[in-house]
Amino acid sequence: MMADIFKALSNPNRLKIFLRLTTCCRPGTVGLYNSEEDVDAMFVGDLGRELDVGKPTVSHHIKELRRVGIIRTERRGQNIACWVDPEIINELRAFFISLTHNTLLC
Amino acid sequence: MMADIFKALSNPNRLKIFLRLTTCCRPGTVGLYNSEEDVDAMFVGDLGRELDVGKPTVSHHIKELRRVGIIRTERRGQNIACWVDPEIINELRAFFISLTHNTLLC
DNA sequence: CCCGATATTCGAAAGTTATCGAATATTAGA
DNA sequence: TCTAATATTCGATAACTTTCGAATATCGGG
Repeated sequence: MMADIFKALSNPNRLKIFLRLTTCCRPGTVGLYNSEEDVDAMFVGDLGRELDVGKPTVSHHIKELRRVGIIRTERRGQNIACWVDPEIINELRAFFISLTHNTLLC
Repeated sequence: MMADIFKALSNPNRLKIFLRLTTCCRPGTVGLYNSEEDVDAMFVGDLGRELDVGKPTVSHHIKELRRVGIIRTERRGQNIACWVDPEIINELRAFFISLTHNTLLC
């Protein structure tokens, strides 16, 4: 299950999507967090424009990220909004912290 | 580069090797850390016996983990000793902690 | 109820990965 | 130097992944 999460993050384009989403969205909400619009603008189409790949490919990657629980999506009119599940970052953080604490590594 | 590390950890057998090594070795050293022997016993062959795969496959996975900097190896007589590079865990921990701090996620 | 915009599904091509058996290399010890 | 133990490399194959274009679906607005 942790291996699935790592697999999802192992593709450069999926990792970019993930990182992009971590820097644009309020917890539990969606979208760009810029000065003007303030919220609600990070859709699948936007992500696709930033990556140099076709729409079907973006769709595939979004689906994979959602399958393993990294992101969540929701239709908003013609668009599909995306955001990172805040809980997954806690889990990943806890995973590596526990490695530090429960083993002989420092 | 981070994607390469995730890729290395995305294979269930490689993840098992990684986790096994985090729970058996002193930092920077090698080996089982049990009550009797106390140190020096986790070799490629031991790892292979715990996984249900052939020796060439174990060798391949060890090589891949080493390629991306997750583990280090050293010959000790007939065996090749393996241990996790302590620094990589710090990096991974820092990566996910920085996601928590530098973004709007909590 | 059609049209344009957005996104997904389908089918296929190209590349990558996991795995194995056989062969080879390296080492320790007799 | 011969042998047994340990590990890697080689060559092959099956399975999986990434990506695309074409087709399809879904939605909002006129």
